[in-house]
Amino acid sequence: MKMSDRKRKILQIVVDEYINTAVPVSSKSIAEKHLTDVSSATVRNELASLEELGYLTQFHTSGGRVPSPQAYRFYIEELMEKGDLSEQDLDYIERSFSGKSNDVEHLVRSVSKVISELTDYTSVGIGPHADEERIRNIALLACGEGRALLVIVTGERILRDSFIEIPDGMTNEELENASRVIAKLFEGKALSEVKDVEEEVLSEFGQYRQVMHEVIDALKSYTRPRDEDVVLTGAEKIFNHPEYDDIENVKNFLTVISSKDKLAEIIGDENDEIQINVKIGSCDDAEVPEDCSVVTATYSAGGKNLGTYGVIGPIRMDYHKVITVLENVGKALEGIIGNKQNDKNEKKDKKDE
Amino acid sequence: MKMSDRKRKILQIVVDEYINTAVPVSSKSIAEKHLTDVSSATVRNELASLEELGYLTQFHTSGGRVPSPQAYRFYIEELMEKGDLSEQDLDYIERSFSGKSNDVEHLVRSVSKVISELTDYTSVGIGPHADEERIRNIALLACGEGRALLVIVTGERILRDSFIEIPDGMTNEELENASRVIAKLFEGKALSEVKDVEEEVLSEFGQYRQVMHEVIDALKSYTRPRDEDVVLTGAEKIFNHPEYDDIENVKNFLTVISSKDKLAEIIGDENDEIQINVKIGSCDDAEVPEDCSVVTATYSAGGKNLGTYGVIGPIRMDYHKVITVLENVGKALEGIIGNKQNDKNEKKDKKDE
DNA sequence: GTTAGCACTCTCATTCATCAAGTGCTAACG
DNA sequence: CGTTAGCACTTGATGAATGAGAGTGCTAAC
Repeated sequence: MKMSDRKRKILQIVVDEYINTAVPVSSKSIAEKHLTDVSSATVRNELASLEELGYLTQFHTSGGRVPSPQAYRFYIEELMEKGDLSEQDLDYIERSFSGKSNDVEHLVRSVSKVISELTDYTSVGIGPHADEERIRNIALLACGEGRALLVIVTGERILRDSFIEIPDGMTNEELENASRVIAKLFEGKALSEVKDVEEEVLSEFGQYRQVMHEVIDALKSYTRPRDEDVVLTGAEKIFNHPEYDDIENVKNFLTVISSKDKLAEIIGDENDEIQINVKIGSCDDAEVPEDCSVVTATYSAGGKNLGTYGVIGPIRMDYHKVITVLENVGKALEGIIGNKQNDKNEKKDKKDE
Repeated sequence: MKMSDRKRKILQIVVDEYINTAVPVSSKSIAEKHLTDVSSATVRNELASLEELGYLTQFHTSGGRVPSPQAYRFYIEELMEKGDLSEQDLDYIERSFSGKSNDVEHLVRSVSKVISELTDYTSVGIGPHADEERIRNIALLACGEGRALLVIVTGERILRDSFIEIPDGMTNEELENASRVIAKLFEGKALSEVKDVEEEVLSEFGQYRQVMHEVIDALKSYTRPRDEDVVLTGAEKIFNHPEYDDIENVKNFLTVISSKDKLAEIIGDENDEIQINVKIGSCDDAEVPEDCSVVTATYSAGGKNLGTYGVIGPIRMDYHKVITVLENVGKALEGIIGNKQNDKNEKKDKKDE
């Protein structure tokens, strides 16, 4: 059965209406409010047909219709009316990123916060994978008996750090030397390349082989995302949506978002080629819990990855708003990070003259 | 009216029973299960009297009695039966801390996790205040155009970090020099002392006054606790307790724990002299939400503060279990940290010989 | 001081009737 | 053949009535 224009129109009305009101929509309301040229009986026929096509379901015979996941997908791809954010929202984005925030952790937090505030959904963010970042500087700093702090700075203004046990009797000078040697060895390398040079590097080190071993282990550990990299904002926002008047749903939701691991899986597992990605529970992705939708975007600016962000919420989600917010945040980030880089390049150019 | 022994006994039974079952307890059940030598009518008289004294309340006339906040407090201070954790739980604590974990952030996380797992309540932890920690090492590391990473290592194996803008044209060598000078200036100082020497230090710096200014600002900022310092574990645990079958309570709870600021206030605001602190909502502390109890402990080992940890949950909380867990975690930490320090001192002593 | 007995109160689950909403179907219409 | 009016049917939601069960408070007797 083909999808007539009228069917499309009606489907769009149903989805729009349901997203706005959370109430199953009836043939009568459609005929009265949106399709005044036909009767409710006609609409009823169309609805029955859309139901047969798998786009609509009803909880019970006298309860109006509700979009199926398939309908949401179709809606997002073909039906949704485009339209930008309000001036107010755009302003808010602008103001939020114009400020200081000079390292990735803060950036991740503020991006996540902005998304949550504007969409009114719970937002998740995960910073950029460190895998492909190149090491800019690396140092071992003395910090009391038997221990040194390993600091790694990468091109992406990311830094990670951890403690390394050092042998007794290693002096501060020796440590500084080791630090310098290590810096030389790894500068310019991507974290993902560390394992390739592992053998080679270790063989060069006699005396402090053990220290080197720890350094390499630490470096390798940074290629895996850690709990701390996943930020969650606005968990309480779910109570603004009536599906979470039901305790079971809240329980489900809270259990999922309590595990940073699970969140990372849900968020992180997206296709790089698609800028904005929508996963609808029980339909697109096993990780996403039933009754939940997850919309994510992976940002980059100046060719650099800035992490993946998104919202998690009920399937009846305001996809238009969410997607528009994600798009605009992306643009804003690109603008800001882009400009900063340009500034820098200009300065550099000036210097080079 | 004085509190007879029998009243105490009955009150203890009511609180114990209610904590275990979450069901208001009746005179009949007390007489049958615990006080077989008297009749329910006698118990009833005692209950009425305890109610008059403010220890018990009832939701409705035929609903049995429930302890008041005042009763819980009395229970904790005088009635609660002492008794240690099971072998199994002690083992779990042992195993959890015997491992690697070599910096504060990991420690905070694992302590919080252990507490949440063993008590079955949501746990909050906040790392030690940096105020009084002495700076061990401080360094500025180059990391791309116009920016340097400020790394601070304190005696408490804590480290904090942030980025500093540096002037154009400052070379790596200059940076290393500045780094060394700064390290000399601040080594051994407590973070809380930084503001005292601010003027003096700034006046010594001509050329790189601006850099120094940023360094000092950063140092000062570490005396305030940051969102990242507050960790939350086991939020989903509340669903194991029937008071959170009610959506309103969940909403309340989730809203509170979503704000790290609020959490920090609730947790952090305790009296240093008391090792274990119990706050019962709407009775002890304005910060603690109505219907919630918060039990916290501030740990230290070898004279050093290790942070404040606790659980947040319903007023009908298993105080005995919670307090015992907190005590044992404290002991375990003291044991481990203490030993490590001893090891080190021994090594040092040997070297000195 | 303790107890048995009983009336009283309140909750909870069940039943029943009613109402409103919305559909599906059928028959009629243009 | 698409559209429509009309109507029977289904279902959930609401509220009143009811009875059972639990627990208390009070009184009078021990």
